[in-house]
Amino acid sequence: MNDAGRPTRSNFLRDVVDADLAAGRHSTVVTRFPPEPNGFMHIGHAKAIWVNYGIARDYGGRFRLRFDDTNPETEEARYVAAIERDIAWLGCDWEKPTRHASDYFDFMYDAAVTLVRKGLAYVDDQTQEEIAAGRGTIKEPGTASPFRERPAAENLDLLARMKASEFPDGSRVLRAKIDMAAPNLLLRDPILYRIRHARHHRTGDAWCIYPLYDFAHCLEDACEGVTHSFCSLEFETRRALYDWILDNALEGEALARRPHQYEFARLNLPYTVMSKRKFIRLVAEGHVCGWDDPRLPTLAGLRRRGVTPEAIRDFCDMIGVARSNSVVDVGKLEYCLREDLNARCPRVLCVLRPLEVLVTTWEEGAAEEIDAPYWPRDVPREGSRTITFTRRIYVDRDDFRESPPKGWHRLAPGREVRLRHGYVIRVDDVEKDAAGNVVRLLCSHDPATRSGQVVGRKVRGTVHWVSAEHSLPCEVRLYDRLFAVAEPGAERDFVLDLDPRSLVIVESARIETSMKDAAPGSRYQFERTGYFVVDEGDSAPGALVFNRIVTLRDTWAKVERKAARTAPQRAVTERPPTAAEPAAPRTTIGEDRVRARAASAVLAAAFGRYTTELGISAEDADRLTGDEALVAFVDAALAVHPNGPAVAKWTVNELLRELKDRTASELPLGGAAFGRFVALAESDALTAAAAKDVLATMIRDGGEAEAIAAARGLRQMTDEDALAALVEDVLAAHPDEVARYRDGKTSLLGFFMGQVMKASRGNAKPALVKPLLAARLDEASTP
RNA sequence: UGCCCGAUCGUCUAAUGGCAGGACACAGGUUUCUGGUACCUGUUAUCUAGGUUCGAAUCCUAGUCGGGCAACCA
Repeated sequence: MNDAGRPTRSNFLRDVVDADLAAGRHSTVVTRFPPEPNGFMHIGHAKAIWVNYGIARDYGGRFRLRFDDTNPETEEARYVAAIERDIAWLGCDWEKPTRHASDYFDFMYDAAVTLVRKGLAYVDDQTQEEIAAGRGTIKEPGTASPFRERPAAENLDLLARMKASEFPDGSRVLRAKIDMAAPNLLLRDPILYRIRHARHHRTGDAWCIYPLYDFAHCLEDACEGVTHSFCSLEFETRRALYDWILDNALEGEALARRPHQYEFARLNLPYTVMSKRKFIRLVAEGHVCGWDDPRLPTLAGLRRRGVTPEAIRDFCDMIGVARSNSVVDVGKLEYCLREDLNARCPRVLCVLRPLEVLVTTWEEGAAEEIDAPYWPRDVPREGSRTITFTRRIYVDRDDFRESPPKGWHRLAPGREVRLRHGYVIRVDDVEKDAAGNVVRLLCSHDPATRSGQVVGRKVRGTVHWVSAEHSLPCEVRLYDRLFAVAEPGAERDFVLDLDPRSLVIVESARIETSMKDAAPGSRYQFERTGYFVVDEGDSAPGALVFNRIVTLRDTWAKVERKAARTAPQRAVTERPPTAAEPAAPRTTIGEDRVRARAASAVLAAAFGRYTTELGISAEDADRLTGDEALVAFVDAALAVHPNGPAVAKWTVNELLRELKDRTASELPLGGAAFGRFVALAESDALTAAAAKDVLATMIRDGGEAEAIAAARGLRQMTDEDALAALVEDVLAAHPDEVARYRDGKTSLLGFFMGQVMKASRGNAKPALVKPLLAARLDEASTP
């Protein structure tokens, strides 16, 4: 359960943890959040922090904060403090002390020495350009550095001298010796260390060589006993390197308990940007007022906007964790916000755009104090303040319409409306200036309608207001989405997509006097308007400044928008009818295998033999003749059981998935055993389900099909009476489902089939069970 | 285009061969001194085509679409 009462949802990362714990690979969970101290946290980081923190918390493990400070040129101590503050604000308490990658520089250096000693790393004297050129391209393999075969002793010496500051920046690097032809470019001898005579914010001048991310990060994790290293999807291709470094630099217990990396999709939001680089530009060019501008999705900006950490956390729970790229609707964040704010914000009255109302029936100079509760009936909290009713008051201009539309419940000539916590008034007259603008409403009030009294008649609308004399001027900043388009920068420079209306400053708002000493950072609901926070930067006593956190849901605005849309000139977006294409017959012959057959007489011959002599379809034959190991395997099976289509079917559908990472010759079962399996599977002695079960065992442990089936008691049940009894048992055990089935939920048939199959331990002959089941289920449904 | 990854309501996400579920959004309604809140009801989805299976979102094959990867950044 999270703090909004939403149950914590499972996700694939938690599945991994469950499996690791169950298998004893780890006895506890250690996670970490590893920011680089060169920028500010944003809501995307919040998701990552919450994922790491949440898993550690829920499994009784540890969560740590580690600064990945391996690049002295871009990192600064000031970011460290800001990041710590943001994470603490979010409510993710990390195990102290805070860690730093720079604490492990010695350990990393030792690991590098280990690799050099093993002949797995070398010092390269090439220039940056030469190294880049030698890396090759996605199409062509790289070429080896002339220094690649340097003897270990020489590498050791050079590495030590690099560390000892004997060489200038960029003159040499330490490279892993992996594979210059690797399809994953990151494995083409990646750089481990570079020379950089720069002052580090923590280690000062102690080092002049600094490790690179791929080398450092996994070692940091290992060093700290991290069990699960969660990161975002863009690090996916780096996992191979993560594994290579640890597998080669670690040994013994440390290797056995080493961390593993798992990637999940980062958070994307529409109508905003989420990158350090873009934030910097927005700030530098003055499009926003700093890293904490309330329109920015930085945690600092969100905080200043008045967004609560509770809402962010709830949001993170709501969106879940998965591996597919996604863009989350901002409405979800707003929902979480409103839910949180509704329960915690006292209600006050504030008029954004004042329109004067003269209550002509109210005595000049008279002032009535009204005790107004801070909370609506449905928020169970206590407290109230005093507001004052006078002859001159203000209402919001938006609440008056000279010619109101259908369904309007607010002020209009001749209309009655309730003033929140006050009286019912009627608009008697409207005063305008020379230009025809409405400047004042003349209203009369009904003294019998004071708040709390029962009113005889129905008044549809309630409107907020403040007394002209007993109210304070204030500034209200109305924030909206920063960008006008969902994907800024998709079609042009992203700053051109900024929405000029993202901030509207209302300078002449008026708020009730009880708010005189409202504390910076405190949040209120301005009734009927939205949630607001007293700005922590600019608000001062006597000069109150409020930021709009989020509007209230506004169903009336929705009605009006819809009315506008159904106006005659409405644009209809019609798509050209997509012509139903005739199902074009497609060949499903794999190109790779076509090429393989062209290059191998053995494969080509097998293909011919399978299709002409053995009656195997061209498609299946294609799949069987992609590599020689598989052909040898299939031939061995066919020698035992010369039923081509059957062998092909079982091979294609059940064996192929096992051959994605290995060849047929590496399987624990041989072709002959497989042939005997197919013979058994086709003999009617086993159900298909039982046969698959047997095969799964053989693929895992080897063995003989007959023996495995016998040991498990697998033998197809075809006795109708026995099956009928099984059906009866299942129906009796699931009366609710039976009722629902008879009620029309026929998709439950699969459920019942599953239950019968389970009860028979996979032995019931499905073709017999199904009619039995259907008959029993249907007979009573039509009595 | 080499390698890797992904595709389920409008959006996010469950279902690990057996009832396609939840949330947000949307639509309608009830309650209401906030057109707020709360509550009720409803609409809507397995990328395509073949195959395996009693049964496929899930397994196999081919394709389509989307994303990532070639810094001495992280």
